[in-house]
Amino acid sequence: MKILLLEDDKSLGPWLKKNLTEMGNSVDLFINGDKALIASLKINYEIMIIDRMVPGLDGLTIIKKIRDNGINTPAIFLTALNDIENRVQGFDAGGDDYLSKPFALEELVSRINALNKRNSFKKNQNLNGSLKSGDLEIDLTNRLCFRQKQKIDLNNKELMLLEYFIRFEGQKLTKSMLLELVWNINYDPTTSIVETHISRLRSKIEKPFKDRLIKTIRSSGYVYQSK
Amino acid sequence: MKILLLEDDKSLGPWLKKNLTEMGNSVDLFINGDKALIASLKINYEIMIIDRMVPGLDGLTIIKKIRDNGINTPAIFLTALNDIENRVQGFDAGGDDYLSKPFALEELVSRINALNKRNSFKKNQNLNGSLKSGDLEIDLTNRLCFRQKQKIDLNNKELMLLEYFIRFEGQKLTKSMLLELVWNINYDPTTSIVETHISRLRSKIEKPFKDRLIKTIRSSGYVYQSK
DNA sequence: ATTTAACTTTACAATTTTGTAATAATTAAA
DNA sequence: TTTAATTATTACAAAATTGTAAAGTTAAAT
Repeated sequence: MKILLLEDDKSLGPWLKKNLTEMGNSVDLFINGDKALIASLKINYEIMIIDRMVPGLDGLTIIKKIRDNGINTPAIFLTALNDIENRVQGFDAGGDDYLSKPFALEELVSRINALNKRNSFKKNQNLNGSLKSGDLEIDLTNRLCFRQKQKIDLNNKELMLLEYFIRFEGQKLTKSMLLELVWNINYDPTTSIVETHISRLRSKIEKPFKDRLIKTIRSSGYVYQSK
Repeated sequence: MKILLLEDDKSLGPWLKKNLTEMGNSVDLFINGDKALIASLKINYEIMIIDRMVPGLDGLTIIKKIRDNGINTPAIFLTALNDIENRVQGFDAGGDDYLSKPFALEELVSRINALNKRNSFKKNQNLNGSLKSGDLEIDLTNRLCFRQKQKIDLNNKELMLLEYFIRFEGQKLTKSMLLELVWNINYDPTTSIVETHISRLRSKIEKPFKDRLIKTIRSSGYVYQSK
């Protein structure tokens, strides 16, 4: 990855360059704003790491000028300043992220990864996110459900029901448990709300596939068992 | 924890008893169905682990009789049978969970924990589930949001927006990123949908607290920064 | 200071979600 | 086999969600 690094600190600059290079990047280090500006217009960097305070043109001005030239390379500001006002200034000028010194190299790297490719943020989604069971898959982050790769539209209650069934696959879930889990209702023997929603869920995840995933345990509850 | 264990296998029974006892439980081992039945009616067990096939009364019959006596102690069936039909029979009889031999002790223990206290399932919820940032907390599993311990009702879009803001705290999220993340729309320069929903989100998480968490980056996007 | 562009908020209507209640179907028990 | 209990499905109305568009603000640029 081609990185522009603008950092005048005699110690930090070379250290960063060394580390980022070792990670397989190509790093051009500048200690002077004007030079960095010129380079940024000539070379197609993939990411720019810019100290907010440098001799010559300061980081803020540089990024502004770069943006004025139609260059949208993602930029991370390094700065000792941490207060909100300055951060907003930085963002306003066209920075995409902000890192206060001192910082861990790891953090910088993860920010670089996050910014790179403009779409890497898509990847972060599945950090938390998906449950699989048989041919069923639910993406909790985006609240999507698939069976045999086909997308199935579930509303919130249906998705929650299914989520619990999958989490407790093979275990019986009583109606009161479901009532508590999905509806946060402690106990209500009169309502038939669970049955209704089970029916709706079944009509979407079972009916089109002509089979049964949710078994009824009479006068007790339900068990989910994947195919 | 007081456990009734019905298992006639000369090797498995004592081994289970030994292990469960070592974990701090009090285990009564029975190798005969009738004895187990009588004991279950006299002693208040917290959990019953029952082999489906034992001499005398079989596990299925036993659990039925126990339930007929109004005892709801959670029961786990141990069995060599694994097919669905038999599982359903077991659940029907009043079993709460089902474990096929051979099984790992760990699995049994986790099932015990899951069944015990009838409410332990509540704990499993937060396996996947909560994001904190400053005085804000969201529980992804139950889709709840709190600020300063106060519950805030957010609808789905608002919650997703906030979720991404928290995940990318301190980083700028452009409108197109949000459009893609929350709405799965690739690009649409005409819509003002992001602004509208940001406004609604702000009215709920900022207005009542008279401060600002989401900063606007003019002609670009927004940055979330927790207090 | 004025103008313009960008953002915020509000109003509104279409759509979707959701719970209740009624009816149909199924299962178990007598 | 008949009856009673339980579950499944459907219909319906209230409520909530959601996107658009218009009006109101704010901020930047000329």
